[in-house]
Amino acid sequence: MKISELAQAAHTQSETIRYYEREGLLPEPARTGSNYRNYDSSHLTRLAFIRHCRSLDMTLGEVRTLLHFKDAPEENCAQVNGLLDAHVGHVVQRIKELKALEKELRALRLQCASSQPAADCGILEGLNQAARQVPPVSVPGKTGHVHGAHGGVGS
Amino acid sequence: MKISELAQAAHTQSETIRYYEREGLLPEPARTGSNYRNYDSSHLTRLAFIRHCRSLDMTLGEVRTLLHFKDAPEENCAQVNGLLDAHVGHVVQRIKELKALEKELRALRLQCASSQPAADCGILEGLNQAARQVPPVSVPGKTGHVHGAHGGVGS
DNA sequence: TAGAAACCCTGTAGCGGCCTTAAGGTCAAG
DNA sequence: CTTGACCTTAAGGCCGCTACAGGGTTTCTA
Repeated sequence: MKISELAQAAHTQSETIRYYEREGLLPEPARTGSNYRNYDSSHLTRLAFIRHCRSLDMTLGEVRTLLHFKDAPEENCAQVNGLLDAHVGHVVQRIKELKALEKELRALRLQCASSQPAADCGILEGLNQAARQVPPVSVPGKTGHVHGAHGGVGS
Repeated sequence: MKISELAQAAHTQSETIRYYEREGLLPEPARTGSNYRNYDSSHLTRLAFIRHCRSLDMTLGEVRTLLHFKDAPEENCAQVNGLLDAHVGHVVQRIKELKALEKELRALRLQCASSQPAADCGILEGLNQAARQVPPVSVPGKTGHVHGAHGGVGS
């Protein structure tokens, strides 16, 4: 099958597939006489595995580790367990952060109910005040690897 | 004050400060005879505002919008309200996604309790199975702008 | 059978929000 | 007068793609 067929089967863009190949996550497929990539079902299996891991918000590094164990089934899988535990930890941590964030944002939002000159806007004022207690002000998502509020990876 | 002092006061790296200046978020400060940046308290105020917004996981684009209203206090602040509403929406959405994720990851984790050859690892097997139902498999965090599990911005 | 549209290829650059490095200038202390 | 801590600019790296440029191939249609 050619790349667009694989792309369709795995709900992935062709460019992403080529990217995974460059990154060594997908093996290089055979080529046709006209130098087109020619995939078989094993590629689809592997690509589906990768995409599923990505849908679980794992990094490509984590996926790489998992693929390694799939490629070396005789090795002990303890590291797989550890990886998953760590990943769950990241997700839980991120949820905590975002909940705190939501609370603060909602409180802020209540400070300006109406349209009015920005000079009187309770939100801007609230941000100003909060900023004045300068300390820690750490930006969320620093510890784990789970992203903040802005866009993950793409479907 | 010189850049390292401002950096310390605002718990920000000097490079980040220069970056904000390049991005037009912080005005260019005066320079000393030896071409060092020379900040005053207004820079600290503004930088603290930016960092606080960042700690609320806003993008620099969103921060830019808020700064615009601070700089033009006579304009109507309705857009500020809208921005905040949208941002809260992103955060809520992301929390939902991450909770679903956590559930799936925990279920997966239960499938391999012990150390054993990877060939028998229930986690890898589970990932395989799940990947076989190829469809949608959309990657989280696509709709909003709140990141996934992996690292936000840095404190 | 020709020509257009739709695919494929490689390579490069861009996104956000910094962080790091390199190569150099400046300044205070010993 | 040297050491080391700071400052400067410019460029490149990070992640996970995405998009584009500039070509070649294949397939559909007239």
